[in-house]
Amino acid sequence: MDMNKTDIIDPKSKRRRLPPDERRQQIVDGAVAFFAEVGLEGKTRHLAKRLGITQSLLFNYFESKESLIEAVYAQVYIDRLSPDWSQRLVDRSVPLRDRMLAFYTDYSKLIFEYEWMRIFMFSGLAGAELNRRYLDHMNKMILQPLLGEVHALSANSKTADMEDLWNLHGGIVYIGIRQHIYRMPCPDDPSLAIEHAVDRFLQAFAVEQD
Amino acid sequence: MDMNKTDIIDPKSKRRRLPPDERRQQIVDGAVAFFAEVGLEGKTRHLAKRLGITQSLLFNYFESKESLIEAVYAQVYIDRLSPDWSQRLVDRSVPLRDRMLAFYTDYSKLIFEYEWMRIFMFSGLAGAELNRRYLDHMNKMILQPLLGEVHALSANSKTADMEDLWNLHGGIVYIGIRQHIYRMPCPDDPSLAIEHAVDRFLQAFAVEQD
DNA sequence: CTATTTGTTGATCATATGATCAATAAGGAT
DNA sequence: ATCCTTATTGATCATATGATCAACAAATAG
Repeated sequence: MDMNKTDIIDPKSKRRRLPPDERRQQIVDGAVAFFAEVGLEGKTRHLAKRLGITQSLLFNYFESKESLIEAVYAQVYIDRLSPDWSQRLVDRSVPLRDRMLAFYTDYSKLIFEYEWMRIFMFSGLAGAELNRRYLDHMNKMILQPLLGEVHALSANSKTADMEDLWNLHGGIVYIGIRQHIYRMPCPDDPSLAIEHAVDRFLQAFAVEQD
Repeated sequence: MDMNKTDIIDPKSKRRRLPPDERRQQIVDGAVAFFAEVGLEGKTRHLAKRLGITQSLLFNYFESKESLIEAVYAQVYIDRLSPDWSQRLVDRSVPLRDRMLAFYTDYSKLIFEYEWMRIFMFSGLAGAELNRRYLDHMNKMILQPLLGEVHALSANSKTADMEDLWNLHGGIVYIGIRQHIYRMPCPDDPSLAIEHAVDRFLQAFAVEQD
């Protein structure tokens, strides 16, 4: 087996000099994992040690700790909301139950990630505007259209309001909270619990036409 | 109007020398509000300034910041779970719906407090055992008995499991999370939303006998 | 009024923190 | 092999942090 010199990574040697883009990405990745674990008040020296670099190097790629955290937000939250979710939710050629299950299957895969859930909670507690922007977006792009779809199938006198939808949503989100914030034992696969929650909701408010 | 010298409280003067018990309680109260707002990594000097005392005085009443936080936990969480909740939940002389509404009305009044909710989340993220102990207790004393009651009224083939109960529970708790963690607009009175959530749950799983 | 007790302060310590910058050395070009 | 660019480091700064303790002063007793 022939190995190129550059293939050999000696952990003891100071393996330095990465291409800037690569190093920057390595830092962001490490920062996501680090801040998710210890919180946004985690110290730059600890992050640097975990990355195997010096603390001062961090400030070569980010002008402040705050801007590093911005990069973390960007990595974890920006452009991870599928733009076609709102469209697929209102596609009445598909049964509403299927649409809702498809959405929450996708969405829960995203938000039940350790990093997503914990950084979202840390930043929420810190009062970052990120969270309210994100949830406003959710409200406008997901829950509002969804409410319209539920109303379109309402048979009984009982009619769902936004608070009922937040209740459905919160019950599902809470699975991730139990798992990643409180570290409680949770079902390996949450899809069954999600399915039941959606069915209970639809049983109360909507009746499929066919 | 004759005023005793001791009745006059001059805010500018260093009004010192409180009875130890009183001072200690003042510090704990201030610490609860302070840590709920800024998190458990809030600095002792800031807390002291807010209380109008010196930072060193804190360490006269608590041997470390950690022990002060323990006192905060004690103040907010210990002995605030009514011991008769589990009993009243299994009192079958009362309709299950009424029992559940009574419980969640009481319980939500507790956990929807700003301090309760935020400190619980901060400590959960910090990995404090407080949270898991608390939720284990909730599971054993509330949700498990409640599951038994639901089963006793199960008519259909569908039978609730613990995950369904956590879903109900989480959907309700999430109201407080939206309000105090994400600072979103929420209904002034959550009792209606709670009522609907409980009714949806019971509609799916339990039929009252009478 | 004086003395005693003790709740409270201000100065201080050792360490930790975000940030800066000149000096260094890795890796490609010549 | 030698030079040159620049990614990386190590020393350093100013400030902040939890914690300690001798000195101070407010309330009470004699």
